[in-house]
Amino acid sequence: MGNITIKLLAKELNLSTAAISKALRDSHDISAVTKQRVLALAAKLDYTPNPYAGSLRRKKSKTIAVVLPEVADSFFSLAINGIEEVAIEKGYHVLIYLSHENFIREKAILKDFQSGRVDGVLLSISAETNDIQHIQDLCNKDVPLVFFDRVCNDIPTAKITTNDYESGYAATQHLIDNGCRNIALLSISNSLAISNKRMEGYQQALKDNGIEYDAANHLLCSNDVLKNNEEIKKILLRKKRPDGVIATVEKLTTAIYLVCKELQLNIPNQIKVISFSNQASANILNPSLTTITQPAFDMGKAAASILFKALEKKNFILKNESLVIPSTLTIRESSTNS
Amino acid sequence: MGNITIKLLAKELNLSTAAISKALRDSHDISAVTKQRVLALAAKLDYTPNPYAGSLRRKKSKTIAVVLPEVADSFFSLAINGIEEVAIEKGYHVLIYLSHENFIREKAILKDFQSGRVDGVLLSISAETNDIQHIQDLCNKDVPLVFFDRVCNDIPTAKITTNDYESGYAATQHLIDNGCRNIALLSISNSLAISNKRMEGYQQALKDNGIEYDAANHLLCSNDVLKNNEEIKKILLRKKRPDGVIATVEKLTTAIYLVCKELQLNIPNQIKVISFSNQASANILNPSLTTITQPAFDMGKAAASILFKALEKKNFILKNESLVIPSTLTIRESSTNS
DNA sequence: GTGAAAGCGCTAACAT
DNA sequence: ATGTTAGCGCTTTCAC
Repeated sequence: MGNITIKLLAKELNLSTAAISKALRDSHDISAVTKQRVLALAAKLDYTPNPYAGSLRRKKSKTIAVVLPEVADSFFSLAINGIEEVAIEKGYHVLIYLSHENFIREKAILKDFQSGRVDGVLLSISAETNDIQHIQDLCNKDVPLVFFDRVCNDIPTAKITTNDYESGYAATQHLIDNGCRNIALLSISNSLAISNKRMEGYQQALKDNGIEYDAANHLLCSNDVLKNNEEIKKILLRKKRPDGVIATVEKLTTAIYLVCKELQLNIPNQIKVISFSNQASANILNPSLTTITQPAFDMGKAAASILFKALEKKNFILKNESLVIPSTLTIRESSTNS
Repeated sequence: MGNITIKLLAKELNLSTAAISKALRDSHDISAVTKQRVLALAAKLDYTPNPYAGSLRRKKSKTIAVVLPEVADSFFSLAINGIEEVAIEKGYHVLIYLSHENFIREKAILKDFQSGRVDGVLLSISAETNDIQHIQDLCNKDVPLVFFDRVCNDIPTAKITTNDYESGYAATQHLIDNGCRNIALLSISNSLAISNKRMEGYQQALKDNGIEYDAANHLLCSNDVLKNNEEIKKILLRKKRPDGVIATVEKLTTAIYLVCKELQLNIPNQIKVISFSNQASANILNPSLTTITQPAFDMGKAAASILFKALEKKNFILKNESLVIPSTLTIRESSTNS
């Protein structure tokens, strides 16, 4: 660790450490001359303040944590970009933690934040998270927390989401408009709010169009790629085979396309597909993929901005408010009649 | 920040802070009974040690930094997963910094690491980085550094790369084997070692097949998507139009596919395409994409492992060694005759 | 305008 | 086996 300290500068210049500290922070009660001398020496010796000494003294770390379920996913990658952009601007550092959709790990991660390691937390909960005690505990320690995307409604704090219900509805309506009557929905959880809302939008659209909801059309996917493929295949081999599929999460797209290829089902003629996805490649898939695109970057940016607003004013309490940034439906070949 | 400290535990149990500290760290010179009492109270009061106090005292932060050019890219996303996996296992924290391919920002980021904020650094340099003084400076402060993917050969430390030369060669040879004689190469830098090596492999393959290298076939792409599209279009509109294209970086794939569509060039009949890419969707593109796939996850994991080896033993010096993990060529429709 | 002193929470010598 | 003491590097009253 760095060896050149404020004490050393002080000795060198025959000043007190207090004077140095103040000069470096451009305090008003240090003369311009002294400031110059200090700054000059600091520059010359390449002085770098020890962040942990400051953190200890001031009780703030200038660091935030971002807890994500995973990162091999365009949505979270893009969100990180948004978050980091704001953090850099504010002079903060970003610790990244991955829960890997694992509740135990998420608990351990949040527990660590009770130590004062970070000034605030951006959280997108894991698919396994039902119990929210660990999040409550964090809030009870007054660590500012902002949810994004995968929020937890029972915790009263700021939440950035996209319009999941409307998106689920729009996706379903779009397929119906294109002739589908038997639409499968692939989701990753039946406890996550995002999953439920998309599901509700789906069900409402069915209802509004006089189509009965069939539970057999709902597939709960796991982290096990092979198993998912099998399950999707099973659904597509049913005698009452779906004529449309909605993937509520990006990574299931590949599975659907591959299973269709294997079963020699033509997209979109025999089955129409729409995915919640941020993949840049949607446009060049075979066939090109109709998507619900979430504003990932903007959601990350918004979440970070709200958190920093809380961090900057003292005694700023995060309200139980919800910012909804809409997703966009981009219609391509996979869902339309050729 | 947390208010329950060792001092408080000490008072509560009529012990010294030293005893508490030792008991918590399971030191040998504390009696089993006392340990129990301490642990019990700590658990009861939900004591969480202040990491910065420890860092200040011990002069180590239990944190590493990962500096990446960007993260909206499958390669770096996957690498983060590999890194994080090892870090968690070792009880370390991971600070993520994005240079956004910007030299100035990279310099500022590395500068901060001279403060003792992190115990070690994993670095993949920006495309703009020519001057390496900032990296030298970091090394001179004895901050352990491991490069991965985008390495800097002039800095004597551990480097994890993939076989870029061979991959460039293999990609080129593959296209030649499939009838191409006029192959364009799209790269992102002419200073990065990865770019140069891929380029050298390309040139050597041409040479070995008696094809003359044409500088007009080499396109240096930028961060500007629109401009790249224009440049690619220009190349594909040349009278001596290429019959093959190698994208040395994932994000250029979309551009190539879209330009070909716009120009009504059939892939692979009129032009063959191969990309360096980790996209899961390569398989379901139209047509499916032949790729050179880099071992992103394993490279991240290997880089982190080597760094932690250095961090764990004291006085362990990172040698100027190179670990090369090979990429794999996956042949699909975009490069083969139908 | 500058300095002395206390202390953030923890650990590590060195007592006892 | 436990306590005392000093100090990591910095900031912040409060004197002068």
